[in-house]
Amino acid sequence: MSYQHNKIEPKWQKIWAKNNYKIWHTADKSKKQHIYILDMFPYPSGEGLHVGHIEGYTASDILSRYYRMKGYDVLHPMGWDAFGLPAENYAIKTKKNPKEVVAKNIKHFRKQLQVMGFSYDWQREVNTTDHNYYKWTQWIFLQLYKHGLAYEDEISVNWCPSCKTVLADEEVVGGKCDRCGTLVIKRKLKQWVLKITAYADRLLKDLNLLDWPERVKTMQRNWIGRSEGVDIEFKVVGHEEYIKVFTTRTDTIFGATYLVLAPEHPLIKKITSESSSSEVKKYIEQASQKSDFERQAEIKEKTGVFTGTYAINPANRERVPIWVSDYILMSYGTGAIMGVPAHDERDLQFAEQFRLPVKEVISSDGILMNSGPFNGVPAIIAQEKIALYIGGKKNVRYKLRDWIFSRQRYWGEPIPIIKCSKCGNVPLKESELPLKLPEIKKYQPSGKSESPLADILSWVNVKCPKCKGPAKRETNTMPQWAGSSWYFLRYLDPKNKKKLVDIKKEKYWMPVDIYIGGVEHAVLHLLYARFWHKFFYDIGVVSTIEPFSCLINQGIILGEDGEKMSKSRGNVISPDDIIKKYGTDSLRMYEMFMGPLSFSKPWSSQGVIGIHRFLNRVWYLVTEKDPLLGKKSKKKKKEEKLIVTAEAKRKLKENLKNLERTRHKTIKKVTEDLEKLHFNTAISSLMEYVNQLYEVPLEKVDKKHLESLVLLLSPFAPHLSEELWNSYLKHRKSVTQEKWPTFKPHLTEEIDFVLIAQINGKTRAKIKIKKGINKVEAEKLAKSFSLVKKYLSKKKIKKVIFVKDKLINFVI
RNA sequence: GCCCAGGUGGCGGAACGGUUUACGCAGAGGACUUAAAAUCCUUGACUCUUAAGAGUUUGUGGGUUCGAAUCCCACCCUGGGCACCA
Repeated sequence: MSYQHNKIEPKWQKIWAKNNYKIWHTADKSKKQHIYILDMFPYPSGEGLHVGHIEGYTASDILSRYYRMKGYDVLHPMGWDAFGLPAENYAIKTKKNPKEVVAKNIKHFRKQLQVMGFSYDWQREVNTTDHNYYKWTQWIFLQLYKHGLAYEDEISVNWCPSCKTVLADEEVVGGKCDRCGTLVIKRKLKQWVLKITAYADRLLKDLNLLDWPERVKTMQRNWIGRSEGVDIEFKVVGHEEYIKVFTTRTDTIFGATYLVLAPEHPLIKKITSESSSSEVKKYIEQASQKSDFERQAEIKEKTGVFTGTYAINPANRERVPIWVSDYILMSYGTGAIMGVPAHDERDLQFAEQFRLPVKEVISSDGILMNSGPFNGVPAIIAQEKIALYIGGKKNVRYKLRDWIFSRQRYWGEPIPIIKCSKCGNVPLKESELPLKLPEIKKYQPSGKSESPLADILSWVNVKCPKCKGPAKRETNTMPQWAGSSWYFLRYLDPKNKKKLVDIKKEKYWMPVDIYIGGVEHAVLHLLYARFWHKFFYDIGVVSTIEPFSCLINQGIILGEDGEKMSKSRGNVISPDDIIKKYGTDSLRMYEMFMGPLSFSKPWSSQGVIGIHRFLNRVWYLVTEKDPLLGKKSKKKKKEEKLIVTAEAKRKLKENLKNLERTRHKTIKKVTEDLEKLHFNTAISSLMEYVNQLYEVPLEKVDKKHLESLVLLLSPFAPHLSEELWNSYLKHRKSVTQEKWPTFKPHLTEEIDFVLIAQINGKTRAKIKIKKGINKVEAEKLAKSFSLVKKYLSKKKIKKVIFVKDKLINFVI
């Protein structure tokens, strides 16, 4: 029969819950060693926790419990990222208020996390939709505004027709809304924008300081997209104007046979010749109606139109035609390029389409040709020289664009700005924060590029703080990412009414030592949070330049069929079902045993049973209830009695002696594996230990083995461990308040080893012998084995390789 | 197309210059049981062989080495990211 997890687990959850989980409260002072272990806080959806959440949260919980036992001051908090579209859309669908929905979901999530036995310091719980919290989100906005990093701009933005709001570039995936999958269209709107580009260089450079997965760093690097190049001006023939282009390939300028402007380029109107003007106008109109997605779909076929005007290539003084094409983006560089069809694939495609000349200027071995005074110069050297020659200006450009920060939705932080027709934008005073989100009945998005807040006249209409004239509040709200860009700081000081965070506390805890979460936040949350953190550093709110020193992405848990879990596939594993059947401890431990944390791996129902079996074995071992007791046949019992021979006695003695070594080895292995986050192998070594303990009769197992085992197991399976520690091993303290077991290094080493005897690298004999024998002895020993002898006979030994305590290899 | 990660039994994985397949799952055989479940014991890559044994095997092909899953080169495949960014 299985141990009764249904009784044990709720029992201990109740005990831990006493005094608001006092047992996990962080001391927050004085300890020399401290560690901040952080989970990416969840979005409390109606679905509840899924197995993927549990994987990351279990890993961080195990580490937290381990470091507490090691005597560290551990900060391990939890909170809720609850503003944003999912809650609002769900509320609209079910005709409820988002506030109610969120409150209900949070309650459910909190309960589930407590059932998982996660050791959070619940005193520090934060909720991004709580006005005591978003007061500080608004405060941050005011600081950004004051420092010129928040500005309004009339720009072409991504608009989701279904969510009826503007989206940030980061929220558009493959031309579709990241939330609902609707095709995103372009719309020109006045929007609040945060100047993340001012931090582009630092965001890029400081990636090198971080212990993060390489792919996440790569993704951020690509997103920031730095390129060094040169701005070059082309004089327009017959006009005063110059067209500025940006290129990273100045060495190819002698091959520039035309220029192309983005359809939105401001100079087009001025320079287009009369005869071409109607055609150009038509083209621009068409282009403006295309979405980014449509533009991308046309990569294969380039479109464009000639302006009828020419410019002068500053390198060779040749006249080159000026074209307009939507393969050039206004948002990158100068919105204009020099077309070098011989050395750029896209330009070549365009040139072929419109029969423009292709002029090769670099030979296959990278030497310049057809380039006037630069013929014969290697391309790498020519870069610099030509830039000088034509008077180009070095410049660094980024793909990263400023962060569009307003949303036309109800469920978000109100932006603390008042709009006055006389005074323009007037920020609220800090003392006026929080600017509370008004409670309203109608919060469906209007679709009119305004938030539903615009209809609450009593809230919108205010006096201008400056001129006292009539004014209106900003009705757009902040995006979901606002609250999550700084929450990890609020945990340090969640009740502080005067400051976002006390700098002393920040100095003590930051940066986060271990941050665990999914890879889906690689460029959104993680980039925004880094941006804000650097800003906080600049204005003296924090002392650290990066928020998360070590990041770990847990892999995705797939369904049993090896496919991604989804309702439509019907392969979703519900944590609740597993807990009911096998208990929280089995679920936690199975997810850790599946494989390395960062791997994606399929679920196995049988695998959970395997872990459950193991926990049962531990239970019977400690409670001394041999499951076979009373079940053995008379015949077998009689047999066992007879078998107690001298040989068996000797073996038992040896086994008991080996157990002590195994105990030390297991402590070492589990400790080291935990530090490296190798949870799966830590569990394997615990299994090996238990297997060995089962090899001697239960009554002969010393209590210290059981104690070490339970202590080592406790971070993984806390409920079972508490029960065994308390009720069977008779300790008063909670097991997690005990000290982590230690090992003696000399006892982790074996006395014997297996000498591998090889001939030409092939293993021919394995000889168990005491460690420390020398080459001569080993050679003699190996040769005494018949198989080795057989292979060595009549052969000449060229060389003998001997590796101490490992192997001997005869080369013949 | 470019960038990143990875290819080891039937499966998840372990080892990361020295016994390939630890640990677990599934499989086979057995014990207990009226029976089933649970539990326990044995077994466990492939090919040839009655067996002893021999040979092959870490995606493929080369190389370095006494010795390679591990290091180097080329290629193939899978997963993920980016994608007209000048």
